[in-house]
Amino acid sequence: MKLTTGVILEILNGATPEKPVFQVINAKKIESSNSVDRYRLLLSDGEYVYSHVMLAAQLNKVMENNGVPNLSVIEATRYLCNKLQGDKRVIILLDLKVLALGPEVGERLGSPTQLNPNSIPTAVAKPAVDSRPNDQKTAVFKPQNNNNTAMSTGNTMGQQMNSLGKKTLTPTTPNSRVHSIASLTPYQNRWRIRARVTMKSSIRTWSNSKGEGKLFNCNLLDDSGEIRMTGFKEQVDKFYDMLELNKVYYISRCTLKTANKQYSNLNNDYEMTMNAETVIEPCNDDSDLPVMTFDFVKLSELEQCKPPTAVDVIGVVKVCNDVSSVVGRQSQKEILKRDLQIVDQSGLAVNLTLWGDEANKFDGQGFPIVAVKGARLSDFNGRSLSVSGSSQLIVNPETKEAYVLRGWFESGGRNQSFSTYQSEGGSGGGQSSNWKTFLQVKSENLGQGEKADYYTAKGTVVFVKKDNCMYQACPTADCNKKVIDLGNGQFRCEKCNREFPNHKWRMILSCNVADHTDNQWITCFQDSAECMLEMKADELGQLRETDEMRFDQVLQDALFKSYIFRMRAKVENYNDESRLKTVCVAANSIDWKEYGNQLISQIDQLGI
DNA sequence: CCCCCCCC
Repeated sequence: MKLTTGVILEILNGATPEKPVFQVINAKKIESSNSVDRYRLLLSDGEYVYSHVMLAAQLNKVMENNGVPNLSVIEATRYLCNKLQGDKRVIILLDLKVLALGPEVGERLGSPTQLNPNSIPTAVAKPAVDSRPNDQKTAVFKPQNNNNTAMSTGNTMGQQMNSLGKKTLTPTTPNSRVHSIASLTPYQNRWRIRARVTMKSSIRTWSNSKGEGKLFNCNLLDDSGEIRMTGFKEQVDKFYDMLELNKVYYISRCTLKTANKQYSNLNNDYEMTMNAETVIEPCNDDSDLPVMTFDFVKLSELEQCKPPTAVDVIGVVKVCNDVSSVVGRQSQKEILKRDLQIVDQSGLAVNLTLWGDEANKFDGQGFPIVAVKGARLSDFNGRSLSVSGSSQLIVNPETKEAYVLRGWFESGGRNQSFSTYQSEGGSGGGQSSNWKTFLQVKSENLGQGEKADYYTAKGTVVFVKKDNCMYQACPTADCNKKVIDLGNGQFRCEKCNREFPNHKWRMILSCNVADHTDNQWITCFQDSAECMLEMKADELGQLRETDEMRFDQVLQDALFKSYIFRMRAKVENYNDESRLKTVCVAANSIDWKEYGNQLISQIDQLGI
């Protein structure tokens, strides 16, 4: 971990080397009564320690989360140096990447001496570091191998650094005041906002009875709120390439309309559409605007999220499947899709589906990291994620989370085994597992609703009813109707209206199962009954007729065994009497590791 | 002006 020795002096003398590496010796919060708090850093380059260093307010969150503890080695991905009155110079860090956390570094690197801000040597220690032309310089801040754009910003870099200290104001109409997004309504027409693009969709085309065309949309954010903006046809050509994720623009003259909440998850009653009059200009001074923030949910915590919902996730793409195509159920259109399996430090692997163009273009080589803002969580296979229209996918983001994740993956994470949600609780069947104790089943009045309630419970068989636990059924494959023994070797099925020389055995096993809270009478049909009795119904039927002692023993042996039960509970009414009828849909032997994880997540859920 | 998150 090498510091860029001597770089502080270079910067203070007007040089603009890219991505200098510093060590943060100390950070101090400067409280402000009339503005936002700011952090002041003591920064070392190994040669000098400089104290006039400020952090852009947008990075406050990182500091508050202790993301840059003392002694951390950082790379300044964006910075500038301003001259103040009296020729004082202050370095402002706009964006940084933590290369090593303080505790890992553990010591001051090099033997830097304090630089007196009032007498900065003019001599630059080293020759100019970067002799490349400017047009190359600006390009460096694009993230590596990523055509989806990155969350590390940086457009303004070139311009800002080339105009150190002489900050340009608005590119045009400098005197027209900037409105806040929250103040926009359809009832005003002279406005201008300054906002950051926090989501940018790909270009989509449509074709319906009203016509066809192309469009895209993006989300805009300022410190008052957010709004969705859509561009059609000509505006796609005019503005799509210009608008970049995470960058800031002055925007005016769009058409405001009431947002259809059905299609938008943004907190704004309105949305806007670009029109022929729309003006959009880049804004180079963006350090004061909020940036896209993520509220990452660990993959193991998806268990506690109730689908369907939107979550922010980040993970390493462990498996990247080929693109395939499916036909949309209602649109009847062919849609491309690609399934990824992402993993994180929580030891879970979850499916993440990409759609359309994004699926097509995705390059899964080299275990990329993906961050998704607003991924759609469904309960398919326990838990599944999908990059929906309102999600933003970012490949190989330059954030601390990604850095830590990469470190974990490369240092062994890639070789560990991961749990998945799919096999959880056995059957699943598109349902989330909905773990309950038998006491909860009663206290939460499961099965009282219109539809049956499904739940999962661990229980122990404490009683099995022997009487009427099996019956002779129609031998036709799909008919399980009870047959009438005609006493002449023939069995009659009323449903099939036929007589058969044989029958099959079907089970309806009534059991009482208990957990540590309560017990529950349940009905087990063929599959679950065979599972619990560890014998096929036909064999058991034979036994019942030929060896009742052994038959009894089979039922006896079923007792005091524990299973993960999948239940369907529904209150049934007959003769003015209502009672909860519980059918065991599946009885699965317990995978103790998985059950242990389940208990851990339940404990986590208690929040203690 | 569109998208209703697609499929298993």
